Amino acid sequence: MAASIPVEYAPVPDTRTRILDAAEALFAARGFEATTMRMITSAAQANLASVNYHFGAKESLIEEVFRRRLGAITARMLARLDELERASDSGVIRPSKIVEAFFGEAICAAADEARGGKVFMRLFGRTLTEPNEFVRNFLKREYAIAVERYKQALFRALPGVSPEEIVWRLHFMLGATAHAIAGADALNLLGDEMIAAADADTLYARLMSFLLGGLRAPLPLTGANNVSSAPATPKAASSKRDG
Amino acid sequence: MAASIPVEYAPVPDTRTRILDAAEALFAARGFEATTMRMITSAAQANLASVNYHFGAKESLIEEVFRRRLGAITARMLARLDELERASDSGVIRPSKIVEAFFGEAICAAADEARGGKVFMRLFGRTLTEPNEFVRNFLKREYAIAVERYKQALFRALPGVSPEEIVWRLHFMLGATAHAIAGADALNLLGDEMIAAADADTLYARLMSFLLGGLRAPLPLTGANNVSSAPATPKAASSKRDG
DNA sequence: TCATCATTCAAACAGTTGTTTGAAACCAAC
DNA sequence: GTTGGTTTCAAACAACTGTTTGAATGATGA
Repeated sequence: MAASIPVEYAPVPDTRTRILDAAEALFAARGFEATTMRMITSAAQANLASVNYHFGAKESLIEEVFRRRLGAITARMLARLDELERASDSGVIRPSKIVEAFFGEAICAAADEARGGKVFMRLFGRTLTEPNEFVRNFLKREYAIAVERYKQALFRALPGVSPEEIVWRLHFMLGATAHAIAGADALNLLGDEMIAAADADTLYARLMSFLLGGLRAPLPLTGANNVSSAPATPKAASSKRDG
Repeated sequence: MAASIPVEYAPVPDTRTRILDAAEALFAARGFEATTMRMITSAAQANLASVNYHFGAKESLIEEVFRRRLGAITARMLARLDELERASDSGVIRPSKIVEAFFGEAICAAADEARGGKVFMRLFGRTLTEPNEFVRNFLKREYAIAVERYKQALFRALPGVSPEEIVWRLHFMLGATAHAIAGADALNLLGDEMIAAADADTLYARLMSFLLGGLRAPLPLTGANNVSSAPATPKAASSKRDG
């Protein structure tokens, strides 16, 4: 009678995928060193040896966990930058647009729950301060092209600001973003539950506002202050403004 | 003939101190899990069993590494806030002063090389995203009083801004600061050597400028944007400004 | 049906982990 | 010198680490 009814169901992923999913979640929750092979295979309902069979070694598994997601993210980052450059006649883009594209894409990825976004982004944000040299080098290598292009775009967008200054601000923005993404439910040093319950939309709006405010802040007078004694307020200097 | 000549020399610290110093440096460089007892005792030129003799267990050693520095730092943070509150008649302090006191004190501590500042602060900055639950809880407990007082001061200083909004901005500022302190020579995702060679003075000036810019940024219109599609620029709203 | 391939599995591997032990060494006070 | 308490030391502990092995199982195509 009843032919096969097309019901929406979630087929069990193959072992390789189950291992990647489990590893991703555990790495995000407990870090690389603290996550053992046995935790991973147990969570993935796979045999202990299957990790080494499918990935070779733990380090290769870590690489693959990142590679699976990062490729698409950097690709979209670069695509958005391409689009911005196409849309401008002079090749110069408004700084705010650049920042929105770069960091906004990270938030977008974090919001994309369907692709395991939240879990991965927590992992990613945390990994930015990861001590493990192997992980650091891998991340840097994987991200280098996108970062360099956005950096150069910002240099062109802010001709009046020194590259050194711009890199510093990028550094600060990266820190704020990583912390915002990673720390949503991790360490909440501020002890507030408000932070925990945050959807991607409001996080995006708040973070962008903060980042652009920081980017547009008056340039500091470097070298004139003395940190060790009473710190002086950085005097306002001229700064480029963008729409 | 020659009586004992009073020469400036560095006496070898006792085993307990040597262990704490070595552990601090190793934790900062490699993380808690990746640092073994044997690494610590080897660097401290002490016997393996001496860690357990002096501290009991590894977790207790971690606690003591933090306790040794954090007490003085939070004390100075609270003292500066006291001073600010005494100096104001109304009890309301300028937001910039609050931010300068809170985050500036962290930079000051980082600059205080004599007390092992740089090493500890790198450790501290990294620990803000530390997965280890034990470490997280300990840090939160140790820092709770200072954080709460500064938070309340900011609430009073910005009566026009919702507490939720302020906590978010604090969150972002904390991320930027932690990354700036910890990441000076750690992961340099931006691939720039400029970042590495930074003295505390210029770091302070640049960070403060950025943080205050972010704090003063126009409030975002939350809930109106749609992250998933093309993200919209947060529209400017009114915001309190401080001198 | 058979051979071929990829995958799974229980068991073991050598090495490392944090911790404990009990004797030795040290050091002051008597 | 002897005592008593603190600190150091080499050695061992059980538990756990990532990885390997070789046989069993599964699926695929001829």
